[in-house]
Amino acid sequence: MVSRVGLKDVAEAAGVSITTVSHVLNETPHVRVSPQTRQRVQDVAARLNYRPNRMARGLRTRSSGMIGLLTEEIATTPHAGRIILGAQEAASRHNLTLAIINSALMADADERREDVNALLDRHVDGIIYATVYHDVVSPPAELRSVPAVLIGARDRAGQVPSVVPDEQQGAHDAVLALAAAGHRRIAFAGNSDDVPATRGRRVGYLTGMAAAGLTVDPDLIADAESEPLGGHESASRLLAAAEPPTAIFCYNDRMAMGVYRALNDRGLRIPEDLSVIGFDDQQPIASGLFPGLTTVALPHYEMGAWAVESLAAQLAGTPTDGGSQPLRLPCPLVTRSSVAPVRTGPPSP
Amino acid sequence: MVSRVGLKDVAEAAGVSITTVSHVLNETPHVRVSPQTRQRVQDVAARLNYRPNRMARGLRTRSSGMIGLLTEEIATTPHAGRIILGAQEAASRHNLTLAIINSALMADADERREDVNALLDRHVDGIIYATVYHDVVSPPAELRSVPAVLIGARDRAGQVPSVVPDEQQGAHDAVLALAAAGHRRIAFAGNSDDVPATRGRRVGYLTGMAAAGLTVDPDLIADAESEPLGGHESASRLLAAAEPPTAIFCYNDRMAMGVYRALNDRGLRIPEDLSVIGFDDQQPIASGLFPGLTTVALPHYEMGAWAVESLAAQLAGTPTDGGSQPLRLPCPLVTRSSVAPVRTGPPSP
DNA sequence: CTGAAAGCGCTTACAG
DNA sequence: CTGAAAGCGCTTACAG
Repeated sequence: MVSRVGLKDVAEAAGVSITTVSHVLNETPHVRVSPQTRQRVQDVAARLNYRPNRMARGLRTRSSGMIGLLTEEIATTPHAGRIILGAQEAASRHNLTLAIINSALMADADERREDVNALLDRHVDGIIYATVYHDVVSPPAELRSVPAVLIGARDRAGQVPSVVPDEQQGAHDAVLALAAAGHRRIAFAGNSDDVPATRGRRVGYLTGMAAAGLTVDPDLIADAESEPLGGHESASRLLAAAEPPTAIFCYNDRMAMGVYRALNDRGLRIPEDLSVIGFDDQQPIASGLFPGLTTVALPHYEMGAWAVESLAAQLAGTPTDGGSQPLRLPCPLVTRSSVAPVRTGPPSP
Repeated sequence: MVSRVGLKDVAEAAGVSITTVSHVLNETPHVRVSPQTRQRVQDVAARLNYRPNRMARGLRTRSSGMIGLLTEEIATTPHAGRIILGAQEAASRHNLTLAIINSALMADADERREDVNALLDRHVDGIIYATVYHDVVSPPAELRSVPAVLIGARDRAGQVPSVVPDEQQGAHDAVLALAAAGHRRIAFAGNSDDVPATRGRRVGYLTGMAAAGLTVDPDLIADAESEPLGGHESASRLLAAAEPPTAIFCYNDRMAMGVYRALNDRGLRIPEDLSVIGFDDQQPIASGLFPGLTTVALPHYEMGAWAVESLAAQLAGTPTDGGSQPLRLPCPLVTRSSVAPVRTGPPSP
C-alpha cells in the first residue's frame, strides 16, 4: 500500500532498462547517460512519485541508512531530549534515520551488549552511545563493529571518538562575568558528587578566579547536595560567613533554586543585594525563577549533531582521529536577570 | 563485519536445506519438522550465533519491524521524553524498533507530509503521531497508508485511534483530595490558554467541588498566564479576597512555583497555612520545591506504551475501533508534602 | 551510452 | 517430513 512503484515501473514508462534508471537516479559516478535519457528518466520518476525501497537497497549495499542512538535514561534526564533533537536534525540532513534504544542507567554489561546487538541486527550504519555524567566508559566490544561515537564520556580504550561539554570553560566564563560586574567576593555553591561535572566546574571556578586576579577564600566554597535543598544549605552557610559573598556561582540550576529561596527567606533581593549564576540552563527553573536565572548552558543539541556529523564523515570514508581525547564543546553563558554590578557604598535599607 | 552467518551457513552446518532452517527458526505454523532435525538446527543456529538479516526478511515480507514516531518538538516539551521511553520499551517487548522524527510544532502541512513520507520510505509498519496540547488535529492523509495512532489529540476525521490524558479526572481528584483534608475554600489558579488542558482541568475543578458538596466562589478562581509569574499573580489576587482560600489548586506546576513564591513573600507557610496542589508533575519543580509539591501526573509513559501496543495489535490483525473517541488515560495524584488538613481554630501567630 | 544478468538473505507456495 | 526454486527491489560488475 505504500510506494507501489518500483524501478521497473519507471524503466518501462521511460522506455529504458532499470540499470539506466538506477544510474541516473543515483547519479552513479563515471557513468555517462545522454542528457535526453537522463531528463526523461527523471521526469518519469517524478511523475510516478517513485520512491526507492530502502530495504532492497540496503540488502544489496549492506547499508541501511540508519543510525542507532543508544541513550541512558531517555526520560529521567532533562537533557536527552536535546541530544536526540540535535542528532535527529543532523540525521535528516544526511538522509539518515535515527533508531532509538533506551538503555537503563544501571544496566549491566550483558544488557548493554544486547542493546548494541539489537541495533546491529538492524544493520545500523553507525552507533551513537550516549551516556550522562561519566568520566570514562567501557562500551561493549560489539560497538566497534560499525563506526561509533560516544557522547558524554571518554572511551576507556581510547578507540571510540567522543564529545563532552567543556564544563571547566563554562564555569570559568561564569566567574569572569561576575568579576566583570565588579564582584570580588564570589562564592561557589558546589558539590562533591563523583561526576566529571563536579570536577570541571570546580576547576573552572578556580581558574576563573585566578584569571580575574581574585583570591579564593575557602569560606566562600560551600559544598552540598546538588539539589534545591543543598543549594539552600550552601547559601545559608555562605551568608553566615564573617565576610559574606556578593555573588554566588552555583554548581547547577537546581542548587540555584535553593539559593534563591534562602535569599528570599532572608529578605535579600536578587540581583540588587546578591548576584547568582547557575549551570545547566535547566528548564523550567532557569527562566521560571524570579528574576530569570543567568546560567551556563550545556551543548546537548550540538553534541547530538556532532555525533551524527562525525558518523557521517566516517561513513563517507573521512578518517577520524580515534578519540584519544574527547572533543570539548563550549558551554555558553545565557544571560538573564540575576547578575548586577556589585553594590558600592553602604547597603540599602 | 556484522553478522556474517546466514541461513545458508546454518543449513550447511546442520546438513539441511535453508527452507527447513527458516521453518524451524520461525516456527512456521502447520509445518512439521522431526524433533531431531528441529533440535539440531536450533543448536547449530545458537552455536553459530545466527542473527537473521532483517532487511532481507523485510524485503520479502514487506514489513520492516519498525515503528515510526513522529513527535512535535522532542526537545521543548518536558514530556516527550517519557512518551518516547514508554513507546521504546513497548517496542522492545514486541521486537520492534522505534525510528524517530521530529516535526516542528509550527510546521506546515507540507512539511508534516514530508515527515510522514520519510517514515513511509523506511517502510515502517506503523506510525505514532504524537502532538502536544491539541484538541483536534488533521494529520496528512499519507498517515493512513499504514496502521497509525495519535497521541495527545483527536483525529478530526475520526479515523485514527487516539489517546489523551484525562485532565478532567485528574483535576477532579485533586480537588477531592483537598476536600478530604477538610478544605472548603478551595481556589483555582487557572488560565485561559486555548488548549484542551485548560478546559479539562477547569471542568474537573468544578465537578470536583460539586462532588465534594462545595459551592464555587467566583472570587476563588483567578486566571493568569500559565507560568510562574502568572501563578504569583493569581495567588496575590486570591489572597487579597475578602475571604481567602485555605487551599489552591493550580493549573500547572509552573504556576504552583509562582504560588509558592507569593506565599513565601507573605510569610505564609505551606502546608501549615495553605495547601497547594499542582498539575503535570513537572521536574525539577515538583520535587524541587520546598515542601515537595503534591501534584497530578500526566500519563506520558503510558500513552507511549499504549500507542505501540495498539499498533502491535493492529499489525497482528486485531481490529481496533477507529478512534471515534480518544481513549482517556488516568492522571494519578502524586502525593508529596504540600497538603495538610485545614487548620481549625484561630490562625497561628 | 545502454542493458542483461547475478546476487544481497530471506520467505513461501509447491512438489515430492 | 524435507527441499528446489522463485522472487522481494534494488546495485553493480560486465559486456556490447
